[in-house]
Amino acid sequence: MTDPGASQPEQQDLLPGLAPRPASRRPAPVPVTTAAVDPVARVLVDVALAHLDRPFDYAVPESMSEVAVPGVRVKVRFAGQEVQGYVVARAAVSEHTGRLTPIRRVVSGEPVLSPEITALTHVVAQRYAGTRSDVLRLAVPPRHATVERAAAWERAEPPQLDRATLTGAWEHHPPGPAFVEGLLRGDPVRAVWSAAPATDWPALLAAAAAASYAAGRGSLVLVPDGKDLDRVEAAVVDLVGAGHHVALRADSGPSRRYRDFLAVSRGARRIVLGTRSAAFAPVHDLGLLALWDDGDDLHSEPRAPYPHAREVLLLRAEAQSASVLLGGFARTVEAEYLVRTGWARELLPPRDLVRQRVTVSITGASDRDLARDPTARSARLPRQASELIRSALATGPVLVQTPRSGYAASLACERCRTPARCATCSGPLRLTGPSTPPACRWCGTEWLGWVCAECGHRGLRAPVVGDARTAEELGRSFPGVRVLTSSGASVLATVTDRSGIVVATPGAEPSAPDGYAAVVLLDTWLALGRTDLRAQEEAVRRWLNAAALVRPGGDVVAVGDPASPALQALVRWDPAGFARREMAERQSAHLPPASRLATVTGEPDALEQALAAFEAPAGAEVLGPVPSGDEGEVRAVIRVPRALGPDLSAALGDLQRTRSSRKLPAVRVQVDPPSLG
DNA sequence: TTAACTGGAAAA
DNA sequence: TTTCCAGTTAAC
Repeated sequence: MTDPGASQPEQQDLLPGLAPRPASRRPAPVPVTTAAVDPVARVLVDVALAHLDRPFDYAVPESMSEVAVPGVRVKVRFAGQEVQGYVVARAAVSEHTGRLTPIRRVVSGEPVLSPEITALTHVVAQRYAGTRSDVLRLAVPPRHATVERAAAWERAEPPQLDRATLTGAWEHHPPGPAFVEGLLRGDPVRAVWSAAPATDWPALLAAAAAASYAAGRGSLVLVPDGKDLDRVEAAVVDLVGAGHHVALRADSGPSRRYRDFLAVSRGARRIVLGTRSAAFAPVHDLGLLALWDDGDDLHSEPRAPYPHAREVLLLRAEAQSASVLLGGFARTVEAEYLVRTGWARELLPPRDLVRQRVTVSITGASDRDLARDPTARSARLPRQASELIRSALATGPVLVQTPRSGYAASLACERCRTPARCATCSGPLRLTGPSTPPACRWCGTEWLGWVCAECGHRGLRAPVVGDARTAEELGRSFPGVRVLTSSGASVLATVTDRSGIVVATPGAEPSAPDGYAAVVLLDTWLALGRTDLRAQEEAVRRWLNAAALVRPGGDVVAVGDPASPALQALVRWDPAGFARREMAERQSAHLPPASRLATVTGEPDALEQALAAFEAPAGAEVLGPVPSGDEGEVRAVIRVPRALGPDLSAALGDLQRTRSSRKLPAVRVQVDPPSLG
């Protein structure tokens, strides 16, 4: 066939009514000599469509044969367009029956996608019913050519490290020293670690990473945010010196980000620290995967397919027989599950050490107090708490944790502070104007004659909380004392021993060099009043994290209801017991981790159609659909017993592939949604 | 983005 | 029945 455009350009241009086409023609296809050895490249193309989520074969021109190795970025023509892709393998023959299109261009010889990460992106995509191209976007940073050309490192080798120092760091968390010995031998060991209050946890993470490093293995340590990352980085430098690690920061610019990535992917740095996106870092000779505070929702990736860093690490550990360390002051039900099934062992401080480190008490009204004095609970800062603050200030800074402002725009009973709920749908009540009756946020029902279901009181109050308001109140109560705040956009990383009162919202607590003289937890009832599935677990996690910042021997006071199981877990400092209790409750309610949940969200018609076509695994329950948070969208929840989790993921993956290939309107699938708000 | 394919209509 | 063309589909 001749190309009509090429053979008769003048004629075409002379046709009336046709715009003259530019003189430059598409060059006639130049026949390429394909590579003598392994002329086929399997390429993962960067295409978002679920049914195209597999490698496609391309011909390797002889001229590219040397550089088109697994892991390199290439440009290929796919369905007529030029798309980005990664070579994942070379082969002698192709399964494909048609002609193979040659690779257009090898972008660079840098193999940025290692075989381990290729495999990982596959299992993560499967697990979350997403596409590899989405996961690859999370795993490999954009290229920066200048950096790639200039970057060069000597491969760092572990210095001599003192075994006693490494195991000694763990002596308070038995059998921590044995765990570290395992790392030093290079054995795959797995632990769930519940840190004692006032533990210098970055130092322990550093010791674990260093032990793995000393065994010639790489380690990956993930923390929730940049503030924690700074602390762990400092601890690593302290222990092994500079030049052995990289800290992969979410806020690094493109060049810094790519440079740090290359230091890891080239194997020059094998202690890798980072936040959630570093879960995919191609650490060489991977020995240890560690994660701090796995309950923090910052570990949950907000971009599709929404993987959780903990699950990515667990999948990685399975594939590569690496060691695992899940640590925190609190314990998630997921971590508890790993202990329960024997997959991981517990590293726990002995009870007497905990008692020595911290004394937690609760102040606030018991039911008996309330019977005597119904206003007792409305005192925001009870006498016991303010006395503690006063006496502690003499010896050091005092941390006051207060719920985020805006956290409780809804109303509560004026007397007992039980959150006010709609009697029709249990939604939270709010005020929309100064003269309107309280109305339900969810269903809009107005409640003119509201009566508290708990105590029968008729008055409502808007709970006044928030760090600014708290700081103001404390400033009045303690004239002459410095009051700092750390929250939202202005988070303090550290404070000094002379900082006075430090008011912070959960997650924004600054660390104090020698710990806080006292920690006060305000408005604990608010966190417990939330409707979320994980409200209790999350509340306990936040309190433990704040309380853990106390100096050894310090006092913690929580203002709240002493009968609350969550506060009792705090008083006993028993994250493991609380996790066991939560797990039992979840089990009976068929909630994770005993069950595996997924949500499917979309336009009502699309969702209905999707659910009708969905081939659910036997034993699956489909709940809903109900209106979702997004305007006009609805959401269904699908639930299966945990053992059927992989079947559920596979079925949802099939659903997405089918819908994509039939060009049906998209529905969003989320496996293990972090919350069901 | 585009080559291959499909089906329906015009031409023979 | 063949040819042509526009719209659709798959995608190496």
